[in-house]
Amino acid sequence: MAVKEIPVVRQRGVCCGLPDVDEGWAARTSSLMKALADPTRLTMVASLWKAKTPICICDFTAGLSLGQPTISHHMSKLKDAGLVESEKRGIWTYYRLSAALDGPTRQLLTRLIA
Amino acid sequence: MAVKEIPVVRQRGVCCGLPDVDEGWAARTSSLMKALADPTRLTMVASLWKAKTPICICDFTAGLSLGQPTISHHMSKLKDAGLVESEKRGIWTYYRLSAALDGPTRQLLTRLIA
DNA sequence: CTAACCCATCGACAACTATCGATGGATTGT
DNA sequence: ACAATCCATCGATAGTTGTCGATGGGTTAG
Repeated sequence: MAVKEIPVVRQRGVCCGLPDVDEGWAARTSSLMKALADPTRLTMVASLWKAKTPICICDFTAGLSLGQPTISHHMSKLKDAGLVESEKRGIWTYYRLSAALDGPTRQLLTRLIA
Repeated sequence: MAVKEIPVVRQRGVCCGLPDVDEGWAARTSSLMKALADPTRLTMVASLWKAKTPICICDFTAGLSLGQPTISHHMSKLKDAGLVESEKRGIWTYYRLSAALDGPTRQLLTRLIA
């Protein structure tokens, strides 16, 4: 992690190149970050991560101090991001971390939550 | 990572508890995610990460197709999040990844970028 | 000194987001 | 059949955010 020195002199009006950063990677990754960029959603993901068992959305509605539509809305975003999946059981809807989470994402969550 | 089964039956109107998730952690972590939840900022961080050397902001202005105020604005956000720090050299301002990045954040970036 | 360049900040605007209340479909206990 | 419960969706609203153009301060080459 040794940081190199700043280039000595430079010419005014002339700019250097940047390291290549894949545009697709930036788009995909920022989408994932967006999904996690909210305390409520982070709490949901962490709960599911820790519980290791599906959780009824009514438990989130009861546990987090937010209205039911808001909870549902946040869960939808996590679902759209592919982070969670749902299953209906009678009148209850259970959510769990998506089984198809790819390795990098899983490792990311490990670093994030553990 | 074995996922347990869904609890058998539950009583209507009764909700269970959630795993404990620290509120401070959620707030801090979601702030970090917010800082990274934009393709431009992610590209900036990845560039600095890969370059291992400070980069003049004029190079970002030239390399990313956005106006100079916008580039400056994004860099400010990264600075506010504690991810980068700056140094002035003549008329140029150089940015680098913050030297004081804590371990978890550094590992997170490793997972994210590498 | 003057002109050219770099860059942070300000004000404005459009786009997005988090939240809520209301509604209605689905399921189930009585 | 009826009432109660769960939950997704809709519409509305306030707040946040990404982007731009304009401005002005700082620095340096000529």
